[in-house]
Amino acid sequence: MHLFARMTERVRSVVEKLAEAGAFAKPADLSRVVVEPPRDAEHGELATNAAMVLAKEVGWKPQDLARGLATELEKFPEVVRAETAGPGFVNITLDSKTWLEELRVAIKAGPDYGRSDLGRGKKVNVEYVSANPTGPMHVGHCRGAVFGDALANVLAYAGFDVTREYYINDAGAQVDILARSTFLRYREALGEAIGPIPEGLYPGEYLKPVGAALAAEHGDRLRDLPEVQWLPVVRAKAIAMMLDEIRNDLAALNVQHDVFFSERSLVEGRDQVAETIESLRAQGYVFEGRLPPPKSGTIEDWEDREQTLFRSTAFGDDVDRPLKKSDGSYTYFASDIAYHKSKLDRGFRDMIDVWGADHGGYIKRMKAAVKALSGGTAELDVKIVQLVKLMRAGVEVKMSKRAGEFVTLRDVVDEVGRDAVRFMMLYRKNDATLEFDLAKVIEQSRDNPVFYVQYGHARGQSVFRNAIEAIPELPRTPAERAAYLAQAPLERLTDAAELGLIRKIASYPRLVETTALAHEPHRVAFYLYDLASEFHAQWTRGKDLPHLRFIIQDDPQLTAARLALVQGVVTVLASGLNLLGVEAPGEMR
RNA sequence: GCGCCCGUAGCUCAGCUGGAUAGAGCACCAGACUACGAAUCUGGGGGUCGGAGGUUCGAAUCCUUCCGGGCGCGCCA
Repeated sequence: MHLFARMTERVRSVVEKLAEAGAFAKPADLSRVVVEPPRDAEHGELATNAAMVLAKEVGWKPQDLARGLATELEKFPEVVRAETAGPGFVNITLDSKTWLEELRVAIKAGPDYGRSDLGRGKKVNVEYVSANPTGPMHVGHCRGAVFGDALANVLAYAGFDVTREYYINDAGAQVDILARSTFLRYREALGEAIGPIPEGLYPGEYLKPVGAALAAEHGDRLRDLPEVQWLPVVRAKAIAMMLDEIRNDLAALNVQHDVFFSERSLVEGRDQVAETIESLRAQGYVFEGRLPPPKSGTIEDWEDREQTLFRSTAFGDDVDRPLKKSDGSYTYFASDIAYHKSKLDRGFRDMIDVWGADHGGYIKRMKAAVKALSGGTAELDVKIVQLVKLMRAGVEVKMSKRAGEFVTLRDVVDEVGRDAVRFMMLYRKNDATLEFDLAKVIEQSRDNPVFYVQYGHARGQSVFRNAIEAIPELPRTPAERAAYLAQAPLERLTDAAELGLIRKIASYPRLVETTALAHEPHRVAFYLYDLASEFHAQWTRGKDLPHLRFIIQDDPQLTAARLALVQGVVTVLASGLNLLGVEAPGEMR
């Protein structure tokens, strides 16, 4: 349990103690009582909202309750001061020993500092990327990929049992188009002149290797077969090779999945889509009915007909949603319902889907489906990642799919590097649009947060390299060094900014938990920027004030204590960068 | 027309699920290198949190309603 959680327990126990002493009736719910770092450092080290949250229920004035709590809190040995302030805050100042001990905990825990059992091993399914296997990934895909991956990292670190999943849309009309496009490339590989690729097929050259592979494998045996016979063969080959491409692209971004789930597998063998629909029909959520015409201006071939509908209006959606097309085949939504049924069947009660901005209109119906399927026992959170505006030195990079001028994910990673892409994709809230400037992210300046944070880590490492002169016995390997520094006389750390850095370090475990609960990995990126900033500041202060330098040649004890602080900073920077999937370099080049 | 998202300093954005006097970076102005890498740091100016109502001890945050921008609106995925 981390410091803030421990203090929250303390405050809650004080409330219960006062209630037992007859001061007021015991409040029913203490979950809103929290201990947090105050937004403004002027207000002390820790603050609790307990008095304001509980005042109404216990029938006390917030300020009076705050005073009562403060008096009791000061009885704890680690609490130096508890003062009431403002509308009923209690500001708590802890014994410096408590903070120094937290630093020691961080150093000892090393790469595991901040790891939490918050999730208690609960299974969570995070579905992300799920790009159609019809071509290479383009830059628009990478935000969702990085977001989902980092979110999964944070959840796993916070104690959830995370499954990272990719849904392969290998069953719709698009993969048949892929197959026909590939068949042309196959004939081309056999020496035929195919001319320009017809409208409606995929013109990209990336299908040539697939055609060549088919030619090598099958010779000309497919060429004169009827389409119904060659199409499944060609389609399977094309999908497999496209997925290999996608996996390579994801690997270049350091994105991993545990499960690649095939849409087609839902209807091969037993028809799970039909089963799911019928089971929902038995519960009254599926029926045959008519829909009002769509409101999107003019639809030319609109026909009013009776069709199979899902009653999503029962769960707050605007209209009921069709499950079958006019040709009798399933809509994408129908497959997607069966797919989420599969997640339920595999034991997931927590699901997170990461979708692009253009799927926003789809959230209500999917949440409705999950409620219907689970009887309200499962939770689906859909995270929408907004568009990425690709820039180069302030000028937008225009992309035109029609002209084949889209920027592939691989192009971007090759140009600016995986770390820059990952960090910048996470340096915005997911639901805000993001400007990604190819020129800025390779700049080495404070304006480039990727560099700034990595530099902070590298700077810390450089201190250790330089410290060997002052402390010759300082171990060279990270683990041994950490063990050595955990024994340092931390009470020598007395400067206010040093203690500020320790408080920042100590807030990391709480950050991990709030980030996991909110499903907002960008918080880690901003935290790291802040931590790096405080560290850079302390570093530079040592220039004007030599007694504040980390390395004091004639005082190995003080140096060891300060190196322990640096070790704490470096530990958390490395841990946070690791959650984001970004390297923590030993030196910058 | 309807639904969802966004609107915070000149620009790009945070604001920890309702807390205290709204914060960073860039840009602008003024400073700090005989260095544990100045690839950095210190200080300053700059705000009716799109507008107006409401909810309450308390609102950038929640509700209503306008304004402006983005995405979407059977038989694409």
